Amino acid sequence: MSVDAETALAHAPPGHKDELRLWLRLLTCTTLIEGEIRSRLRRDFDTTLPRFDLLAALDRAPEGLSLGEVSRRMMVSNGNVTGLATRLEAEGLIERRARPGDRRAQLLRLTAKGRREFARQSAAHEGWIAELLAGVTPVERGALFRLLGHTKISVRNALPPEPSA
Amino acid sequence: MSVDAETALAHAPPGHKDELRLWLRLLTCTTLIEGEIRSRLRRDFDTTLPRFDLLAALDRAPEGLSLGEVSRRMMVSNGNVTGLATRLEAEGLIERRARPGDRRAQLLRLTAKGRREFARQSAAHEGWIAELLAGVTPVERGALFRLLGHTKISVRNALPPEPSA
DNA sequence: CCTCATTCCTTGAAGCCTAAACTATTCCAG
DNA sequence: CTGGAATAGTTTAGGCTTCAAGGAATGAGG
Repeated sequence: MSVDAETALAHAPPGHKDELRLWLRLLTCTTLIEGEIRSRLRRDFDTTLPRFDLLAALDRAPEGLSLGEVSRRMMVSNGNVTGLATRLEAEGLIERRARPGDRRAQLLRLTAKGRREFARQSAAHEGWIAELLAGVTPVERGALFRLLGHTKISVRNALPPEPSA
Repeated sequence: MSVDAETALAHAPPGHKDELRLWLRLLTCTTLIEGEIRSRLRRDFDTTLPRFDLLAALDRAPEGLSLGEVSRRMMVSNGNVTGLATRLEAEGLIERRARPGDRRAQLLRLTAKGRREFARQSAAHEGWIAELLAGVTPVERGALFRLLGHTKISVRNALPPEPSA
C-alpha cells in the first residue's frame, strides 16, 4: 500500500498520540486504585466492589430505589442489577419491596443489617482512598478535580444522547 | 474550635471527603470513556476491549510475549490470559509457539491476520479517543497528564510492594 | 373496552475476571 | 544426582457484565 515505512508512520496518526497517552494514563490510575479497593474489600469484608456500590447507592436514597434507578446510577445494565440485588437480598443486606400503585416496579432498600454493614465498609473505604491519594497535594487534587470535570463534559458531549434523562 | 455546624462538618470525617470526590470523578470519567470504547469495538469490529488490549500488547512486542508477561502488562490474572489467548488463537489472530529451551513457557505472537486486524482497530480506536477528548484543550491535557503521573506514583507508593518487578 | 407502545424487570447465552488448587518444568543447593 | 523451591500455565468455582429476547403491568388513544 504505502511507499515506505516513514510515510506510513507519518500519515497514519494525524497527531492523536497525545490523547491516547492521556487516556492510557487515566486508565492506569483508575485500574490501580480500583484493583486495590477490590482486593481490600475482599480481604477485610469478604465482599466485592459492585456489591459495595449498590449498597452505597441505596444508602444515599433512604426512600429506596427501583432497580432501574440503580441501574442508571451505577451505569450498568438492568439485567446486571437483578442478579446483584438477588445476592444481596439473600445475604439479608437489602430488601425488595413492592411499590404501591405499580406492580411492575419494586423498591430496593437497605435493611438494618445492611445499613450497619455499609457504615463499616464505607468508613474503611474512605480511609483507603485517602491513603492511596495521600501523595497528591490538596492543590493538585483541586486542579485534578476541575480538569476531570472538563474531561467529563467533553466525553458527555461526544456521546450519543441518552433516551431521556 | 467552636461548637457549631461548621465544626461538626469539619471533624465528623477526618477530611477525606475531598479525596473521595476526586476518586469518584476519576472513576466516572474512566467508566464513561471505557464504556463508549467497548460499545464501539463491539459495533464496528465485533470484538471486546480485553481482546483489543491483548492484541495491542503483542503489537508492541514483535518478538512475542509469554502469557505471564502479557498478564503483568495487562494487569490481569494469569488464568484470565489463558482463556483470552485461547479465544484469539481460535479466531486466527494470534499463535502460540513453544519457547526454545523452556518447555513450560510459550510465546504469543500476532499472526499476519492479527496484525492486519489490529491495525484497523487501532486506527479507529485512536480516533475515538481523540474525539472523546476533543473538548479538553492541549494545555489542559498536558496538565492532566502530569497530575495523573503524580497520582500514579502516589498510589504505587501506597501499594504493597510487588514480588519482583 | 381494546390495542398497542412503553416501562420495569427477569432470563439465558456468552464472555470476562479472580483466587486457589493443580500439573509440568526448571533451577538450585547440597 | 536429587529433593525441594520457584516458575509457567491450566483448570475450576463463583461472581460480574452485557446484549438480546421475553413476560408482566401500565397508560394513552380510539
